[in-house]
Amino acid sequence: MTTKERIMDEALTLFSQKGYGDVYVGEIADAVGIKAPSLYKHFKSKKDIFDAIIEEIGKRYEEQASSIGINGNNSMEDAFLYLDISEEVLIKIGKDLFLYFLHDGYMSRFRKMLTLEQFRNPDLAMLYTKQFFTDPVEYQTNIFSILCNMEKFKEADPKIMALQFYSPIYTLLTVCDRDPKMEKKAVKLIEYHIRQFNSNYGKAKK
Amino acid sequence: MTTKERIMDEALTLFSQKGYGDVYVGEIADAVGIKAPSLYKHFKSKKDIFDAIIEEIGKRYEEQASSIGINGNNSMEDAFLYLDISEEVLIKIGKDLFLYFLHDGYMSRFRKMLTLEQFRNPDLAMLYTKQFFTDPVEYQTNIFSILCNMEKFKEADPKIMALQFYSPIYTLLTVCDRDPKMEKKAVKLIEYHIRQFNSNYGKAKK
DNA sequence: GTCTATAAGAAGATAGAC
DNA sequence: GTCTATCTTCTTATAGAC
Repeated sequence: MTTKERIMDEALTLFSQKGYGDVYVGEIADAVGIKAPSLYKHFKSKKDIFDAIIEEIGKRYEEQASSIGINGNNSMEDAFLYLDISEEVLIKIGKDLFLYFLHDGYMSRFRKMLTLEQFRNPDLAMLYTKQFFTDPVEYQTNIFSILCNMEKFKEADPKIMALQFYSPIYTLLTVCDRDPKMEKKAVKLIEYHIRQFNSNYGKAKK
Repeated sequence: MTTKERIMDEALTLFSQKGYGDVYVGEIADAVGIKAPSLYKHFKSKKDIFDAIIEEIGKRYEEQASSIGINGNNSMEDAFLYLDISEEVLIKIGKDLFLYFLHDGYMSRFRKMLTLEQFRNPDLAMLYTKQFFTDPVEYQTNIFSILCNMEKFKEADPKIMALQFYSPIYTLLTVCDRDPKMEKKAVKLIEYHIRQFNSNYGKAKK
């Protein structure tokens, strides 16, 4: 990692813990192991560091999103993988999404940072909603839409199904962001939730 | 309202928008219509204002919680009100909870303030989870537990039912906190969600 | 590119008059 | 209880040596 990258990395960690306004450039420098004035050889201001992080993670998200099943880019293709969907596959999808959001270094810190900045910056608010609500729900809407058409699932509004599938996962994610010790309980609840979800909507037997 | 109360009120508004660290005592004073040093006749420090708000709202919550159906204090009694529960009653419960959380002046600002402070203060993190996850889910768990026993609802784990009932409401609440223009869409989604929820679990006809 | 020294300004809090 | 004036400390950022 270059010094510039290390600055962004440490700054992201600090911003995600305390929020932009409560992180001092000296703290970022300390974390990197240099003195504050040296930062200004890499970035022209504190705000510049913040903006660079937003841009960098935006890039990563667009690259990774489709592969993990978050946005709608290629859900039509993915759906074919789900044609022989079983309860266990559905549980895996839910758990994987939850654990990716919770543990991926960038996703986790980025989400927390956006959480702390969302009410001050409308652009960040929109970005948060896109990444952690609109995109996942849209993606899953497409999946359930296909599964309903294939008569693997009972007929129901796939958008509502996606909302019902995703919301407990998201809600438990915010709980675990506040209290990481809740992770095991959360994973269990997600499993039970999805078993019940499948029992409500799935036509296939267990 | 006394000056002390007005200070707390304006401070809560500012803290909920920008977070504690980015609100300056001068801003609070401006909002109240006095000069910064005058604040110190009412509170001994900026932190003291913050702590007073936490305590005050904690009091309000405990007073109001049971009446609006948030915590578990008297859900057993309330459940009898729901014995002749219909889809429309269920929708009303969901919408009312959503709109109370979203629009109640104290709830709304307090939730946003806790959102911005949750990662710095473990006590506030616990408080957030209690008020916006544990208490509502527990309350609804009791309700669904009774409705299942009364055979108004199909047999299923009432805790999972509560999670599934509440999570979309909570998720949409956080969306609307970021973008108040989403309220109408959110209310519609909640309505459809609950209709579907009732169709999944309810034994009674529409 | 990193450092030391330092400027320039902001912010929390106090002193003391009214 | 509110004000003006002020203190002290903190914070971002720059200057200039190495």
